[in-house]
Amino acid sequence: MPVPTIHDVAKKAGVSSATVSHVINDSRPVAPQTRERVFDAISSLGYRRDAIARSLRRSKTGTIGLMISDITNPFFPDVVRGVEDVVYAYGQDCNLILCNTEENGEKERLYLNVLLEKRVDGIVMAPAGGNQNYLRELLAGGFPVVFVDRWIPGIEADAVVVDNVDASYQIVNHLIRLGHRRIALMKARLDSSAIEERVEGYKAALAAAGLEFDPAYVFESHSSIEDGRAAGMRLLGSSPPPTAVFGTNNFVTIGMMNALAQCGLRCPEDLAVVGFDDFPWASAFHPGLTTVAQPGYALGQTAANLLFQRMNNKQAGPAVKKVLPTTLMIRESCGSATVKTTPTALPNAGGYYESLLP
Amino acid sequence: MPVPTIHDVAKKAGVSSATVSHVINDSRPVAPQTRERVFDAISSLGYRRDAIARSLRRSKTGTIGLMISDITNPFFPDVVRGVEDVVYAYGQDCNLILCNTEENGEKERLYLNVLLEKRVDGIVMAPAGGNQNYLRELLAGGFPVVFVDRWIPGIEADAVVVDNVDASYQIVNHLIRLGHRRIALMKARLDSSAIEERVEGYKAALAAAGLEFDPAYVFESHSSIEDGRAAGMRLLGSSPPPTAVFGTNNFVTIGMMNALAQCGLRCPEDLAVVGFDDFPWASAFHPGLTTVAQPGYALGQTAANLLFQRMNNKQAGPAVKKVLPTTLMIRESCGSATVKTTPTALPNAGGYYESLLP
DNA sequence: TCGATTACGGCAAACGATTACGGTAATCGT
DNA sequence: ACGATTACCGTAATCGTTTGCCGTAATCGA
Repeated sequence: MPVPTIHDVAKKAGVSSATVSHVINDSRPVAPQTRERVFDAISSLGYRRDAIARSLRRSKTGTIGLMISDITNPFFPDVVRGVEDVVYAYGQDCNLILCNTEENGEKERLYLNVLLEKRVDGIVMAPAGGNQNYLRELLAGGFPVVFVDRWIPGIEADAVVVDNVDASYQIVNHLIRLGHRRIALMKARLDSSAIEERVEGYKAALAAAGLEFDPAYVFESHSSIEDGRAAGMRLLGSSPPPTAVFGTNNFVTIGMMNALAQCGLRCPEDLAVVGFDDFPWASAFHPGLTTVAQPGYALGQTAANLLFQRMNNKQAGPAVKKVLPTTLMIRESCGSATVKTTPTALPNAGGYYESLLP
Repeated sequence: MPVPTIHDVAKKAGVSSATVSHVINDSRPVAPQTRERVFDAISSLGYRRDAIARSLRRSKTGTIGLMISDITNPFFPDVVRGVEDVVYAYGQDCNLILCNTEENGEKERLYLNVLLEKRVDGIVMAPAGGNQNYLRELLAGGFPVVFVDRWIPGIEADAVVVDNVDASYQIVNHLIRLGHRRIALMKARLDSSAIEERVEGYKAALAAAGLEFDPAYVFESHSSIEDGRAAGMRLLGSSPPPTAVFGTNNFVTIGMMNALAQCGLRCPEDLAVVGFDDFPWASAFHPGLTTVAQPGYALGQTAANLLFQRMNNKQAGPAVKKVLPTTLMIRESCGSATVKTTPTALPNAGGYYESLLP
């Protein structure tokens, strides 16, 4: 007998398997001596209950799926951690299956299918773009899903996100108020609602300041450090060169910094840089990168909480969308108002950096 | 009928459930027309096979457990990614359950138990310290486990690691060859084999250079940025202050950098810093941090491959230990030979920085 | 002493797949 | 036209639990 079953335990303890089951999950009163005998049998046999059989019977696995694009993107570890912590707190025998979709719609569909086959109790996901009819019908079936970090425009589902357009507006506006006029954009090529919103915020800030949006100033690249660097090189070679740049993404921002280093240029003296997503290092080096920080951990936490709520109250209420606040981390990477162009009248004047303006 | 079973499909297609099963996993020849009808029934009912029932019957879940200390530690995302990629490549319906043990032996034991209850097919883990009899008997039972990043001295199991003592030796030696004599150590307080080995490498480098190991120069702290910063403050307040410091860990190294920034001191002018673990930012800012880089992705990959090997050839061969190479990333955070103390005769002379020495 | 609770605990039917085993019909060779 | 293959496919056992339904014995109150 390689691995003992509940029946073996029952036989050894001289009771029925039903009783063993009931003492294990104390689902009904059992006489103390009986309990004792069962426990003895369990530990002497080294019995461990089989969660598979258990799940089959109870139709509930105690497993939730987590689909993100890439754990290697420094934005995600925090949200994963947030999710995991509430899952763990929820039940000690509840845990999560991690999937990296790589922004690949096909891979996402595949993984989603596996998760459903494995009968996860719910899913939190950062959806990749593309045509998601399967998602739509999944949701329609009432399966608990909550989106995190992004959402799909046409799909009704709980979502926990960040106000990307406002955040981008704020940070680009910060640049503008420092006097910058030629502000470039490093756009990560992702099929993600988040990126589009950031572009939108960028445009809005420009428009509000009476600046014209110039397509020649958006440098698009794949979402990777290496491609970001290449795009950064293109940016540095353009003329007239921008005086500032907004990276829509960790990867492209880092790539930009690398391009600067490669050209022997300095930040912020030669180019002001701001990025999206904060990270622990940001303040430890020079220049400290000015970024807008997303509450990654809280995003994960909130999403998981929402999911459990959905899973428990089977009520199919309307989708709730939570927007968590971002915070502007002002550091050194855009210096102060040392831009060479003469600033003209500024909208939204007054505030933090007002005193630095000419 | 909320979710259709294989029997519903069978009925609809006018065949037996066995046949349906066989067309799904094509485990035996089925007449083309029959297949056709089965597929039609499947798609018209929206049937999706139940991996739980399947696992129960086949006693194999297609799930592997991954236990690490903290996904938030920038070292781990790469290894997780490495593991996931080979798991995915192995079988498209195979995936992994992620557990953060937080270096907590109790949590580790708990999670391990859940994983075993869930009948994962194997486990790759970065074991926390402490008394692990349960691990010992698990291994004795022949359950496939491979260690990654660390191992437990007394336990016979496959492991994929890095030569921590050599790596530390190299990087401390680098400091020594630049002329540093008062070299401090930031020691992350972790019950991990890795940290102890790094300390060992540090001592070895000192000894090889004829330098005395001074306990007053080891600054211990919890493995967190904040505690690292506090320890860094203590270090900066000591006298005579060290001219260089080796951070055994991402967290404490960053903490150290923060402490420097807080005191308005510069690196490398006021203090040379080297760290363990590389990260994408390291070269993008100033000073570029000199580190020893671990091959995180390869560690994960190799571990997962080893695991699958173990899982397939049920042979219980002797434990294999793989040691992957680290690489010294020399950047700017320890400057060149600008140390104020006069260097004396150096062992291991000759090499990369030889020309920089007086 | 009797009847009604109460407290325990057993039996057996699910759960939804896989698969060993055996049966039937079609095909073939002669 | 008949026996032997061959090609398909169905029956039922099995995996290890959970749980509804009952039965028995003990306890209690009157």
